[in-house]
Amino acid sequence: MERQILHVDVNNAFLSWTAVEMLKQGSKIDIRNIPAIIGGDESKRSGIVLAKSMKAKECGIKTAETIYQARIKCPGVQIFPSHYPTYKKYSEQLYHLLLEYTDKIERFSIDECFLDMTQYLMKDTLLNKAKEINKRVKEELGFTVNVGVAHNKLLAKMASDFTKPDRVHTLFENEIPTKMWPLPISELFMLGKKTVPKLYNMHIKTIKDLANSDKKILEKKFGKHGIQMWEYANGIDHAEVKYKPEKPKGIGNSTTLPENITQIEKLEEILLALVEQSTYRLRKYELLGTTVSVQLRTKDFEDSSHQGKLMEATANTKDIYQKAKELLHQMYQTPKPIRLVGVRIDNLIEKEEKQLSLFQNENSKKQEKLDKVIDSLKEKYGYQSVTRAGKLDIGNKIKFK
DNA sequence: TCTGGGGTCCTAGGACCC
DNA sequence: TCTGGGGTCCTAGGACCC
Repeated sequence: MERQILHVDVNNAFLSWTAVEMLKQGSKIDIRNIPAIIGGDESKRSGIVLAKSMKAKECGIKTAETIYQARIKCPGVQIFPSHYPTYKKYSEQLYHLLLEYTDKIERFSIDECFLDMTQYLMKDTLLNKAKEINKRVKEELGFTVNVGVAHNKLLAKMASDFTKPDRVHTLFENEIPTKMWPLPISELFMLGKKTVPKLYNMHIKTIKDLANSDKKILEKKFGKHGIQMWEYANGIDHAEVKYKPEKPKGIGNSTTLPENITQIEKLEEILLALVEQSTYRLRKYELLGTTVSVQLRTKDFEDSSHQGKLMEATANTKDIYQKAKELLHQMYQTPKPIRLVGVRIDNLIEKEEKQLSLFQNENSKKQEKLDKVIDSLKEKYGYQSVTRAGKLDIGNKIKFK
């Protein structure tokens, strides 16, 4: 049976949501109508553009470029800080409105959802539902969305990306040659800045070129990715709408340091703060991890990582920090200026799984109790209240979510 | 280059085993 | 020793997404 899929994409999400929030608080200006961006904090060396208004886009400002560059392109551009709780709030509002149409919703990111409408179309057409969603979100929530209408996720996502803002586009199989094939390959989902130049060298410039090229040759050159890009170019995608929230496969935190660090003692302090954040989230999910990895980025943007396995799965701050510290020392033999430190925990299992199969030793039980107490303090008084890295100057400058 | 942070998935190469 | 072949697991790094 043919599937009926919608992709709902909030237009300039972070900026629109900030605009709606400001208006609600009595602001006289709507930042959607002026050259404006949402940006990181330049003093913390995270000054990149996270979202832009249409007027800012007209100046040539692009997402992910530096605020410095944005200012050169558009000297009068207004810059607003990002505020995750606000985005979360509006994302929830959108999700709840969409739930009135189907419970088969995949939250692809904070501002994008896929809806599987296959079983929910009695009399109405998919297109009419899309138009209704588009209208209702604007009227009831105060921001606009693009809605892509298609028979699979890839085509729905491509459709929602066509022209913006506040539009509904269809991309059915018979429309592929006219609506999708003329586009440059850079527009195809999953083709990024590394692959596009390689395809250009093969004289593949449009999605049509890619669709008509030899699948075998693509496979030889790009492996699995080659097959996938050929299928996408031909509008083939069998992926399901994953509407059941999945537990994460890995949890990590990283931070760009306000200034480069060369002293390993200071790197250890940062690492501990990051481990605390990550294990706190791990425990909230009731997950345990076995693989710990540490990531470093030098001042010259050279990335490196090291990983190692723990004897048994855990979410204890102490055990994971111990491993992380060991890895840090392994990879930091000769001092060099470090710009970013990160930690990740992978190979996650359910806490219950381990409790059923093994009994814990006394020491790890004690650690677990300690972490529990700290976690409950964090819940009560906020994250910053109990951070062991707070002692150092540099530690105070790291931002916590 | 004044270049974020959180993810997922894939791959190449090495170790090890039979 | 003119040194197999396949499978699995692990690690480091890379590509991509929002």
